[in-house]
Amino acid sequence: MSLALSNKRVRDGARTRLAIEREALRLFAAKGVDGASIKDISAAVGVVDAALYRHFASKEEMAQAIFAQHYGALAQAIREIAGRPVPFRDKARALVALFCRLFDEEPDVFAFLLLNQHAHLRFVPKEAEGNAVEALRGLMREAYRRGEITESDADLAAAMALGAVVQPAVFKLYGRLKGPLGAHAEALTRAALAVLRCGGVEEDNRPRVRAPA
Amino acid sequence: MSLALSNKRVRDGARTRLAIEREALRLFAAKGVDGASIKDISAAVGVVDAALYRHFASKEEMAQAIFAQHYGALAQAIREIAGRPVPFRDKARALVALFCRLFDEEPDVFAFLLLNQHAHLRFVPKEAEGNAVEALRGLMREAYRRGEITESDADLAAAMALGAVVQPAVFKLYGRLKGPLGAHAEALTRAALAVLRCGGVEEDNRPRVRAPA
DNA sequence: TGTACATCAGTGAACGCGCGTTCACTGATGTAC
DNA sequence: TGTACATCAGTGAACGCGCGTTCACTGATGTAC
Repeated sequence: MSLALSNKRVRDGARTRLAIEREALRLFAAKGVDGASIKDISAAVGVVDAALYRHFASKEEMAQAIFAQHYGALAQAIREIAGRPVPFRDKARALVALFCRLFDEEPDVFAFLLLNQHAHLRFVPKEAEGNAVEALRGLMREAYRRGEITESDADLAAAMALGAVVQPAVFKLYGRLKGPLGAHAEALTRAALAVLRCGGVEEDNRPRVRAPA
Repeated sequence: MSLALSNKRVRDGARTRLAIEREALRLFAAKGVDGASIKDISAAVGVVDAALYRHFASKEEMAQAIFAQHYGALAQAIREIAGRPVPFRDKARALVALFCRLFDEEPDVFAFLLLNQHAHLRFVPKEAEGNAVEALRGLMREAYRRGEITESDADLAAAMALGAVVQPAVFKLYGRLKGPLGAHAEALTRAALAVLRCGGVEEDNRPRVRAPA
């Protein structure tokens, strides 16, 4: 009967693959790649475990594909912002906004990228293409060259600014901070700029006089 | 023969336990708790796998004991600094120095605590006793109350400052930063204070005037 | 000092379990003529 | 439009492996008398 076809679309390969990617991401984020088994994932999708191998060659390949997909998208978004013809301060604000949006709208993606960065990052090219951290570092170097920030060590600068923004997200992930991360976007931007010693930040951009003796 | 006793001290329980803790820490830091097997650890120690159960009830208990030991020591060191009768800025400098020393002298301890904070932190009390992050947070709140820092949200402040210091260490762990972390102690302290909007930091501690219209 | 016994810290073999993966299979869907 | 065949996406059973853990055992060390 054709009715069965309309209320239950069976054997739609593309749809199944998307479901696998979605459930695997969720479980990997919650329990880690090692902690989430092939059986966990297939059960969440609603197929038998062996069916996953119709879509991925191995569990490792699956994790890597999902990582590359989201990490690549993030890197591209960062590079898009980095390429804008605006002052560094505006780029920083946009980056923080991007980051908050990612976190608030797709916490699983964030958690997965965060937890698995070390396991998978050796497979992504060190060059700026596709590498989010490298893109950030390039941004810092450029800003320093233009005199927009004062922190001279680009690697150190990238690490400190990144940490000031990422760590609050980690705290939120573990219930230490309330509300959406976006609610703190201003404070985070201010912190990142302060770390980089980017002049003219917020209300602090007033001229100074020598301290009286 | 008594000679055998002198050049190979066998069956010294306390010594074996220390060796287990040392090798387990090293392997847990390098491969993660899941990634390092009981066989890996026992082989590194030089005993058979079953011998580990003479010293720990289970692998999980072993990981937890090692975590608690080092995390507790860190928390106590933080509380000692927090209790000093000095300005916040000096405490911050001491904390960064403590952190750099830990990282440079015992990278395994740092990596292990960092990687396993989420897995084990739910077993440590939320109160400041023994909880390093909670101790940091209390320190922030106190500094804000005294007007030493301007960032009002203690949780957010702790997260941002912690991140600005920890992330460079993570970068160093993965080869992104060269030299000892202690070489960056000044920059890290400056960053942490800047994030917290702690007045009187470095060359920025000059009085301000209103911007001209 | 010598003897009897308890305890400690190791061994080696075995266990059950869950894991990722393979395989022959089935039946639905797509394609060529 | 109907038929023949290839491909795709699923099933269910089985696999080998490494894992944490248990157990009976052994022999060295510590203790009581």
